[in-house]
Amino acid sequence: MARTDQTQAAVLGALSVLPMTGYALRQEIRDTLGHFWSESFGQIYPALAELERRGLVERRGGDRTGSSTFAITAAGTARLRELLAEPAQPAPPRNPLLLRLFFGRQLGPDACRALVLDARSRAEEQLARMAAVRREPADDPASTADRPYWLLTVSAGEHAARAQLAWADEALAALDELRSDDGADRPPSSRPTPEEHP
Amino acid sequence: MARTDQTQAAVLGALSVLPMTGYALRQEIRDTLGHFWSESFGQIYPALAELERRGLVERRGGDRTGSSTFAITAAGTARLRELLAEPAQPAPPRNPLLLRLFFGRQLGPDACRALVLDARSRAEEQLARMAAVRREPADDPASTADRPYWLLTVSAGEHAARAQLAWADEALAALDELRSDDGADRPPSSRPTPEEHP
DNA sequence: GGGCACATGTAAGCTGTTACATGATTAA
DNA sequence: TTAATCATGTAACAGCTTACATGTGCCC
Repeated sequence: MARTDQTQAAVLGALSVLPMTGYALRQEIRDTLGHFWSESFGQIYPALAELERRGLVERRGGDRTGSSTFAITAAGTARLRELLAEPAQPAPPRNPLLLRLFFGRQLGPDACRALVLDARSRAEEQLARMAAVRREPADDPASTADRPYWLLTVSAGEHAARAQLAWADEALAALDELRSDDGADRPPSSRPTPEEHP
Repeated sequence: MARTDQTQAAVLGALSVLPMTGYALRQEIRDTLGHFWSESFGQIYPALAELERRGLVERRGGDRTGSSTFAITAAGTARLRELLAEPAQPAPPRNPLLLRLFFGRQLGPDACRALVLDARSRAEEQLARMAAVRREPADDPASTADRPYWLLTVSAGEHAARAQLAWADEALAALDELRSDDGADRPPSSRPTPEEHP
């Protein structure tokens, strides 16, 4: 699946649950898919225009009043299934936290601790968000059929967050060891002084 | 930290461990940072040229023989610390697997199972890779000081992979339930037929 | 009437990937 | 001598973010 198609899949998918405006689409993607997906604002309207041009979504409501809702067509549903069936190739990873820790010797144990603590609290927030999603009642009848699948992604978020918490605690302990090792032979406030390659 | 700077941080960081050629840099980033970082080929040489222009790395060896090794300078080390100290803002998430599962009703439980099984085996591979890294002896004396930090990233990879495994097993069980629920009122080979919004 | 949320778009610019182009060295 | 690996780059393009521009409807 080419990269452009992913945006289309997300848009078609959201519209397959419920027709809505582009604006609502943006919020839905941010709020509901937010923990595993993101679309920037500037992508959604061009994607909608392209999908409309291809007859995969339909615009309804005032053309000049400004607000119009988009609905998926039968062709759009077919296309969505096609897109989802394509292999899910994971994006090349880029984890700025782990990059910093990998070269953590340059930062020293204390700065690394701060980074890990920050990541830990983000994981706790995510866990809280996931719990909130679980508490949300399945009030919308259109979404009850989708809900079991949604819960799979919630569960993924929970497992990932709990793993992050467990790792963070382990890492903090390891960094404490490093700090006391270093502290033995030089003043506690001093910078680490790794050797150069001049 | 702007996006461009991240590439520079990765390059400077790698050179802070050991001077090497651009080609070796690429391999080092792929093989050693691979489980949490990636740089595409076309980024490394421009980044090196820019770093050289700014005096943060030094080119040594034949200018015309083709091969030359790059080494970090004192200014480069200072710059690296600066870059690493900047806040690590996590990239907006884009998980194609979870996108597919979220709209999994369109695919049906069986196709979803296949996706999860695929992710599961990838997690097992990652776990094996992490184990292999742990077994690698710290032969290079230049890297022994860095090793404790490296192991933090390995541990992160292990926690994430184990979480993925646990989640996958849970998800597979949930999908089995869905399959038998669906199977009760229609032939097993039939497609799911969600209602449209025409 | 002023501010805020809703709503739809456009354009510039940066980042990053891929493919291409070139040549040296080394092993079969 | 032919193929593979090492080595250094460039150029075109795709993708995405950000900021801008514009207007409506509603509530205080």
